[in-house]
Amino acid sequence: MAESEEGQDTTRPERISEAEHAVMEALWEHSPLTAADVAGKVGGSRDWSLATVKTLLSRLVAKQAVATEPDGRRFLYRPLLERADYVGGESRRLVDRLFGGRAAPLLAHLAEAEALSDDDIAEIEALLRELKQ
Amino acid sequence: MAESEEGQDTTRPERISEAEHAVMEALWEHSPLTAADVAGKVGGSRDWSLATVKTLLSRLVAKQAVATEPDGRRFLYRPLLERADYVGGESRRLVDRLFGGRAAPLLAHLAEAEALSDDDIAEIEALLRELKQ
DNA sequence: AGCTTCAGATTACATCTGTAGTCGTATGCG
DNA sequence: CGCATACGACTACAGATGTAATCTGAAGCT
Repeated sequence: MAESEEGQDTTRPERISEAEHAVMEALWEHSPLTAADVAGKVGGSRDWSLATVKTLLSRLVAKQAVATEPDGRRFLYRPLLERADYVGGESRRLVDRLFGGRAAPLLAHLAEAEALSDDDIAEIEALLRELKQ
Repeated sequence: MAESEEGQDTTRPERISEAEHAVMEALWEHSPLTAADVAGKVGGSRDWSLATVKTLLSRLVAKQAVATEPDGRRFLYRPLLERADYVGGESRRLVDRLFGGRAAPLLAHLAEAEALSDDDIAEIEALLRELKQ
């Protein structure tokens, strides 16, 4: 399944669905975890059966977003994809798709929608100060 | 198809897929348009057949994101969903899902990924100044 | 009046996603 | 040693999505 010739794996990271992302969050928070552990962690927000969580884990392994290591009769799962990379990718996609790649309009939108608290604003100011050095 | 009793339509706006969004962009840029017009406008970036565009338009009509008005033997399509609403919704979803609803971390991420140009930064500063009044 | 043509409506179909259930088997308990 | 279990693997299946092709009927051209 190599795409053309020898050389390192060029396979672009496959997209992770929303349900899969919830599983990733559990693993990012703490890893490695067993399937049952993951089910326990996401069980609160999502009402998934253990089977569902297992399916999602398998798909994530297939997508090479998660690695397994055997632990006796079962697997321990740990993220391969880093949260920062995922978050960065998703953010970029959105900004590209909706704001022509510019971050300012995004911020403007959030501001207009009153999605910015005073704390947010202060934080952003601090960030900008840092950026300007 | 009213969901329970009388009263205004409570139907939550159905989600618009990425392909459908491309069609919406064409209509937001200029409307009303015929299906052929839309195909012409998106034809550049996406390599879609006219049939595909028509399918997407139908789905958007079904989702009540687009309205039709007859124009002789054909339809003119115009957006019902406003771009600002769509963009706001998508942005909010992302911020909620990935940043706990806080905008500052999103900005931080974009900054870290060097997704902020100097212009962006200047613009954001201006925005913040405005917000603080 | 008939034929061509263009439009929307309907149908198609492979993938991806959400959400599980079932199978086969290694294992630990008694 | 045999049986109940707990796992991962495989199978299932409906709805969404991407991407079209075909059907049907109205309109216009000759």
